[in-house]
Amino acid sequence: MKVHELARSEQVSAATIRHYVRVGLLQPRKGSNGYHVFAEPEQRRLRFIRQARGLGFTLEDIQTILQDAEKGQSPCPTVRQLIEPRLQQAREKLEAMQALVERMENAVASWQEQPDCQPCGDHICLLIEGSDHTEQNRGGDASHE
Amino acid sequence: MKVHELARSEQVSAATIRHYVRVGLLQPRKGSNGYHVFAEPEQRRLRFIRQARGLGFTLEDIQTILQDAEKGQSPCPTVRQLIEPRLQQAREKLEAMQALVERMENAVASWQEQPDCQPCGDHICLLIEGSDHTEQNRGGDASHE
DNA sequence: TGTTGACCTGAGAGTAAGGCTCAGGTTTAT
DNA sequence: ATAAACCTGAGCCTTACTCTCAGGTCAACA
Repeated sequence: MKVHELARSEQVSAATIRHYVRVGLLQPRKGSNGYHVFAEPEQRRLRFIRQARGLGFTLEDIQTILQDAEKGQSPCPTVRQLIEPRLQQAREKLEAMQALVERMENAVASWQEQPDCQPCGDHICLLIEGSDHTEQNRGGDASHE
Repeated sequence: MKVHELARSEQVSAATIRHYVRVGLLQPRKGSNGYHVFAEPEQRRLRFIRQARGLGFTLEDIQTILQDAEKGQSPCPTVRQLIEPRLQQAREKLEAMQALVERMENAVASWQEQPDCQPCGDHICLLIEGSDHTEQNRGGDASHE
């Protein structure tokens, strides 16, 4: 199998495969013409990498896991260890994204009733500077919002 | 005001301010000693940048917005235009993060009952390869999962 | 006056996970 | 024979910073 064939069979871009080769995650043999040759072990490896990425592991994590397995050790303890901080980070990022989307939606909503501001030297853009668009600032006594 | 003073007064790192100077978002005067001098307009500008960042605008967006304002135009139309794709992207990222956290939590939960796998050549790590950890795969008729 | 420590500068590289582009080589089909 | 389609390694691009570097400045203290 060549790069594009593997790419198609595993639904990833050829660029991604080249990237994995570059960083050492995949180590295909090389044919006499210099082309990479991907056989079944490499294909399984790629599938594994994609599954691990889908669970939030970084390429470096995956490198570590694969190295465990290559040394004949069970990679499971490493896997159980590594996922904890990743999950923690993912939760934090999720919360940050929730807060961001909320701020943005609040902003867009409140902007519907605000006219465009004119330059005056006191502000740059009142839409942005106008309020902080947090939750608390929008549950108030507004009666016609 | 020098970099660290501005940094403290606006709760950002000095490195961030230097970065904004580097990319042209802030253009402080320079004293005879070569040091940057931040006066009130620059301070307001920084505050604006931070507020805009908090609403999900990229530094490039902010550059555009500030340039509008400098040309004496109202930046509001640009602001209304730019936030749409940003909001769209933020929602997509949010959904991706929700799905990711869910997959990760499902995985961690199911791993509690799974023993560490031993290397056998058929798999790299059964924890990761074992199932796809999606929602559908976990509401089924499994009685001892 | 010398020196220390805290600050300043621009420039360059690093981060994550690829994407894109380049010049040059290979293979396949017409 | 030649053109299309593929291959290679290498290097730069993305985001919004962060870190490090070498060298310059400044205030205080001995």
